[in-house]
Amino acid sequence: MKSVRAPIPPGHEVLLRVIRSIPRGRVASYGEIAARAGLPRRARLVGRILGDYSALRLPWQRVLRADGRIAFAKGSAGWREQRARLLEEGVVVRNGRVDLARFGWQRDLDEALWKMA
DNA sequence: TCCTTGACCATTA
DNA sequence: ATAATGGCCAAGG
Repeated sequence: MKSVRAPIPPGHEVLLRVIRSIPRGRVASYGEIAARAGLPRRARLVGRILGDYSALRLPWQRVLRADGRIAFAKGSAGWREQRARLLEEGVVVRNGRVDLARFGWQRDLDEALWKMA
C-alpha cells in the first residue's frame, strides 16, 4: 500500500484519468485501460495502481481481466465486494464473470459511433 | 545490481 | 473449459 501523499508519477496520472472515465454500468480490462492510456503492455501497472491508490476512491469495480472475470480469488472478500458493487450499478455478474460483449466499454464506444452514423 | 512479486495477457495443448 | 508457458514491467527488498 502506497501513500497517496507522495506525488503521483505522470504515467500514473494518465491511467487514473482513464480509469475514472469508465462509465457507470460498464467495464474494461486492465490491458484495455493501459492501451487507452497510451501505455500498451502495462496491464499489471493498472492493477498495481488500483491497489496503491485505493484512497482515491477509483471505480475499481469496473476493471476486470481480459476474459471478463473478476481478478480476485473467487469467493474472497475482494471478489465478493467487486461482485456486489457491479451488481449495484446494473452489471450482470454470473459466476464471477461479466459478458464483455454486453457490458464492455469498447461496446459502449461502438454504440456511440453507430448512433452517430 | 539481481531477484522476487504481482488485482495481467495471448498462445498453445 | 482449464492449465501450463513465456512474456511483460514497475516496485521493493
